[in-house]
Amino acid sequence: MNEISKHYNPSETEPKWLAFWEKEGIFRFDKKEKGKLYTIDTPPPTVSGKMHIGHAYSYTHEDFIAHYRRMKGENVFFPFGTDDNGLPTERLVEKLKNVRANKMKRSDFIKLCNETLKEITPDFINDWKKVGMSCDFSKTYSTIDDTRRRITQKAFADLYQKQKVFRQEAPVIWCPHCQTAIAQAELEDKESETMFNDIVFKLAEKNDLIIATTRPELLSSCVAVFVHPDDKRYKKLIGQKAQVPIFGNKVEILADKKVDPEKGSGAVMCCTFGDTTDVEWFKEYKLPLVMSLDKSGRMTEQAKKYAGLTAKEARAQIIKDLEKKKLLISQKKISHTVNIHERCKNEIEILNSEQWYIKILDQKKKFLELGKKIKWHPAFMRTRYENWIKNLGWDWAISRQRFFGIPFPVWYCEKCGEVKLADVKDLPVDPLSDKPKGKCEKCGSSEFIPEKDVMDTWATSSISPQLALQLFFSEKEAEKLMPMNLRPQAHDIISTWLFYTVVRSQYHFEKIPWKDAMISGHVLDEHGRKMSKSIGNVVAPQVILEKYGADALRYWSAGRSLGQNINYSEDEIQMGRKTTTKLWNAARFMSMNVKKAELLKSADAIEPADAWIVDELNKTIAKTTKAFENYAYAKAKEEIDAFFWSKFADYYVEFVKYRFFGDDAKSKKTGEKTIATVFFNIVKLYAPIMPFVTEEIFQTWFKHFEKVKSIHISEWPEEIKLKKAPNTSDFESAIKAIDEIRKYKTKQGLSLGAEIDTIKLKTKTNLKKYGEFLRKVGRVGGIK
RNA sequence: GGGCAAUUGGCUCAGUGGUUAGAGCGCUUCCUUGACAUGGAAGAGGUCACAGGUUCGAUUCCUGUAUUGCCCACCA
Repeated sequence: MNEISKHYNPSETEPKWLAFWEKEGIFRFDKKEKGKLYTIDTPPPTVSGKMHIGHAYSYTHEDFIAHYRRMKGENVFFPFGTDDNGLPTERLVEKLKNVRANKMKRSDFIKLCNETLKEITPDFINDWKKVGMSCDFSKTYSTIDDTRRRITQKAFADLYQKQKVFRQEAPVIWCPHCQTAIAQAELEDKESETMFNDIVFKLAEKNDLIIATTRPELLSSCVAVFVHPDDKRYKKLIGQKAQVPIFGNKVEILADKKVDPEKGSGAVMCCTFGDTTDVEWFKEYKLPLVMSLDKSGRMTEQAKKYAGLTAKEARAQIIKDLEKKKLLISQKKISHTVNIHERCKNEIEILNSEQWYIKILDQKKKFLELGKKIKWHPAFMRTRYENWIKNLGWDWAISRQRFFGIPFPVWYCEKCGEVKLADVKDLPVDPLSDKPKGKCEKCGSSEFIPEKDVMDTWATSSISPQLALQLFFSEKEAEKLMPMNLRPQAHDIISTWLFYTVVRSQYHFEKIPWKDAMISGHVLDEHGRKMSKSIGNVVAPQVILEKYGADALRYWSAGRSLGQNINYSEDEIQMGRKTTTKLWNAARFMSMNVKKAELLKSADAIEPADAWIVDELNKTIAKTTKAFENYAYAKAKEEIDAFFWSKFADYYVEFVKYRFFGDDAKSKKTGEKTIATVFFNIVKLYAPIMPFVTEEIFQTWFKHFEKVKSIHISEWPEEIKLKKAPNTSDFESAIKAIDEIRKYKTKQGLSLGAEIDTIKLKTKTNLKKYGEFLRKVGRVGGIK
C-alpha cells in the first residue's frame, strides 16, 4: 500500500467522481424510483457569467440536505434551472457585447440575447457542478425556454381569469435609464448630496410663502402646497392660493399631517410626482396630474421653456432663473437617501403610465397567515417576511417596457380597447408576431393591437415550483405535488422571490408553495465587511476550488449555523482540507492492517475498547441525524468532527494497534471488524458535507458492503446493536489512565511510543481488568 | 426612525438557569510513536459587549445602552 499517497489530492479526484456521477446518473431523478418523494424548489441563479462566493455558500447548504435525504432513502427531486430572462440578462448582454438594447432592432437584440446565453450558460452551470451540487443536471430549464414561456403565460391567463391581474394607468416606479417600470422590491438606497432650495411662492397678500425643495425642476408639476394643520405659522393660509414661481399658475394650500413642520420651511410643494408622498396626496386629494418628466427622464411640454432638457439640466437652469428673479432665498447642501434601481444604480422617478399589476395589497392578511403555515429555518426569518408584507405600499407591477422577457399573451381591440387573451392551447405566443383568434368579445372587431411589454423576471421565477416540477412531471402531477418539501434560498430575497412565490401559489392553487423554507445568510470578508468590488475584498469560489477543492470549500460553508452570515476564512477552508487528508490517512491505516474490510455482526463478541467506540459512534449517529433533520448541518459537522478526530483518531486507532501487531488472532479480527465498521460509518456521515473524498474512500475500500454504485445512494447510518457488547460504563476511567500515562511521558520529554518500565496510577475505579490493555496501549511494563 | 440578527479566550465560532464556560486556528514546551508533522501530547489564555432587573443562583431569561451586519421607512 506504499504507493498510496499520504496526501489526498482533490484536483485529481474531484473531476473523476464528477464524471462518474454524471455517467452513472447517480443524481438523475426518476419519479418511478422507490422512496418517499422529497421535492426541492432549487433557486434558479441569475445568469451573470460566474458563480460568486455567496452562491457557493447557500447552494451547498441545500445540497447537504439533499444528500442527507437521499441517503435516508428518499427519492430526492433536486432540479436545476437558470433564471436568464428580463433586465438582468439584457444588462449582461449589453455589457458583454457592448451594445444598447434600445439602439437596436428588437428582434436583433433578442437574437443576440439568446445567442449569448447559449455561449455562457454551460460554463456558468459548470461552477455549480464543480462545488458538488447533487442536482439532476441531465435536464435543466431556463426561465425563457419554450416550456417555461408556456407555463408562465398560462399562469398569467389563470390570474387574468381569476381577476388577480389588472391593467391600470397609475403612478409607477420608473427607471429612466432602463426606460421601464420596476417593482418596489427592485429598489435600493443610495446616499447622495444635494441642494435644499428655499423658493418663494407669492401669495395674494403681501407675505411670501417659502417652500423648501430638492427638486426645483418639478415646479411645473406643482399641483398643491401642503402645510401641517397645527402649524401656527401657516394655519390662516390654509385654503388660500399660492403662485408657482416662473410658471405663474396658482395652486391651493392644503393641510396634511404628513408634513413635518420642522423640516425645511414647514411648507412643501406637491408635484406629480416627486416622491411617494406626492402619490398619496395625489390620490387622497384628487389632485390634477401634470407630468413634467417623460419616460426617458427629459422635461415634457408641461415644463414650457425647459422642455427637452434632462431633469438635471432643467434643475440647473431653473435655479439660475429663480436667482435672477430673486425668488431663491437660500440654498444649503444636505445629504439624503434616494431610491435607485438595483439593476442599473440610477435614480428612479415616479411616472404615470399604464402597467399590468398583480393584486397583493388586498390580501396582506392572507399572506401573513400563509407565512405562519410555512416552517422557517431559522424561525426568525419569518419576521422579516412579515415586516415586508406589513409595509407593502404598491400592488405588484409586473410589466416591463423591455425586450428580452416573456411577452404578455395579450392583444387589445383597436376599436374598443378590450383585452383579448390568447387561447390557452396556442401558448406560448408572441403577440408581436402572432395574431389572436376570433373577434373582440365586446365589440366584434377583428383588428387588434399587440401588447409590446414583457413580464418582469420575478413574474416567471415566482412560479419556480411549477417551472421545475414540469421538467419531470405532467402539469396535473405537478399541481398535486404542491406544496413542495423545501425552498432553500438566501435571506436577501425574502421580499421578492419568497414572497412572490407564496402569492402565486395561493392564487393558482390556494396552497402554500412549500412546507419548509431554509434561509441562508451572506458571506462577508475576513473582517465581517460586505464583499464589494470597490473595496477589493471579493473572493472568487473558482480560486478556492482550484486551490483547495470542493470538499474544503463545503467544509467552510458548513461552518456557521443556517441563517447566519459567515466570514470568509482561509483557515477554515484549510481545516476542511486537513479533514480530507485525515480521512484519507485513516483509510490508509485501515487498509494497511485490514486485508478485506468486514462489518461487525450483531453476534460478534467485541472487546471493551470496541464497545466503547461503537457506543460513541451510535451517539454521534443519533446527534448527526437529528441535526440534519433540523437543517443544522453546522451542528452535524461539529459532531462528526469531534467524534472522528478526538474519539476515533486520537484514541481508538491507538487502542487497536497492539492488537493488529500482536498474535491474538481473534482479538485482531474483532479489531479489524470494528475499525472497518466504525470508519465506514464516519465516511458516510461526512458524505453530505464532503461528497468527493468520501466517494473516493467508499469506492476504494467499502464498495463491497452495499450493492450501490455510489456512497451517495448508500444507506444513512443507523445505530449499531451488538448482542455481546461488554458494558463500557467504566471504560472512561481506562481512558483517563491512558491520559495520565501520556501526561507522564510528555513531562519526561519522552515520545509517546517510548517503552517505560512501571508507572503508578491513582484511580477510584478498579482498573485491573484493563491491565493488559493499558500496558499495551501505553507501552508500559507494569502498572501499579 | 422601525424591524431582524450578532456581540463568549489574540482570531473564527460552539454552548448552557447551577459544581473548575468548550472547540479549531494562533501561541508556549515537548514528541521524526510502524495512518497522517496538512500529525500527536501537554500547557498558557476568557470578570461570556456594557448597565439595570427577575431569581437562592445568569454568560444563559427580561429591559435598556453601545457596536457591527442585513431588511425596510424617510427622500418635500
